[in-house]
Amino acid sequence: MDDEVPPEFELPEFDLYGFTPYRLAVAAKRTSEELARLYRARFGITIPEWRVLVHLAHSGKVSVRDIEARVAMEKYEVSRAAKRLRESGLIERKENPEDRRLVVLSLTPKGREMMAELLPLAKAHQARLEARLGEAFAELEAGLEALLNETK
Amino acid sequence: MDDEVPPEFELPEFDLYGFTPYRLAVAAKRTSEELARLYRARFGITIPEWRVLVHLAHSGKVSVRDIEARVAMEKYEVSRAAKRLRESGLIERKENPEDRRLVVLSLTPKGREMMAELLPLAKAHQARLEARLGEAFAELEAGLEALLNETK
DNA sequence: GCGCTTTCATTGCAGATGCAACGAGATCCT
DNA sequence: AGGATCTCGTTGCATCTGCAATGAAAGCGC
Repeated sequence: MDDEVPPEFELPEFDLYGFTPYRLAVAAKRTSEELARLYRARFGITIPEWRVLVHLAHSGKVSVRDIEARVAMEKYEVSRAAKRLRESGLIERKENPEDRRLVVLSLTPKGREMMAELLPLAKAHQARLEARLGEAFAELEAGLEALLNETK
Repeated sequence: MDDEVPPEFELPEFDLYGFTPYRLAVAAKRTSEELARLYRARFGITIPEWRVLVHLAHSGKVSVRDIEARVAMEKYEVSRAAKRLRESGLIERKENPEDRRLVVLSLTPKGREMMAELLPLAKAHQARLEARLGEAFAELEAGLEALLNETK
């Protein structure tokens, strides 16, 4: 008679370390944290704020909506990041006269100054990462490219 | 005279979409969200809870400390996830008689039952992801492997 | 054996986050 | 024109999160 089999037998093997969503989450957390420390320690900004700033540095004058669509943030995240950045004097907000629902966000001179210092550091970080990964870097990027296109 | 140069000139080009930490964050968010919907809709659990459950399914009886070390969570995350899982009747907690600071977490029959249903779904999800990415999947994994070893 | 330090798990608190609702303004439709 | 609908940005609220502090137990040194 073989009833009372230990229930362990019913569970399939599953290796969390080989589970791609898990691996991605860990990888993202590690690289982001490294960077977040830099941003915060040196400039007192968070990652959502960083994303908004980068987009403004690149695109000049934009609305919350523009940023939302382009930097993978929800509009309320953009809105709150922008609020903090305004309070710090790094960006300013005007009203768009052509469509008064829209805001026009742009860097202040102070914000521009900070980005002039921060962007080279971010570039250096990217270069270090590429150097550290060597050959594997190109593979990682190719894989990410496929994944990002696929899940878009 | 060339003072009053527009300040735009001072900012280096920077492409957020080519910035690896950003790409990783977006990729992780997308894949996790896909999965989180499954977990939540079907079983009412969150990702931290899922991680704890997987570890318990794999390792039998373990402490918070064990889990913390192995599934990239802080101990308070584990502790709170375990609390919710206990309240749902999916895991149980005993005291370790050999070291009474330690807890012994394990799946209840109900939890075991749920995992017997959930693990195959997770495997299927992984298989789908591999299929969708095709060639690029191996590259992604090779790149992640290097990154995870490098930043460990 | 007895204080001192370390380890383990939990939790209070403050700040962050996500959802849904809101108000203001634009657009559409007849 | 003007009511219904849609878009944009913000915010109230409940929940979640991360940090640091706590309490309980073990280990360590003398």
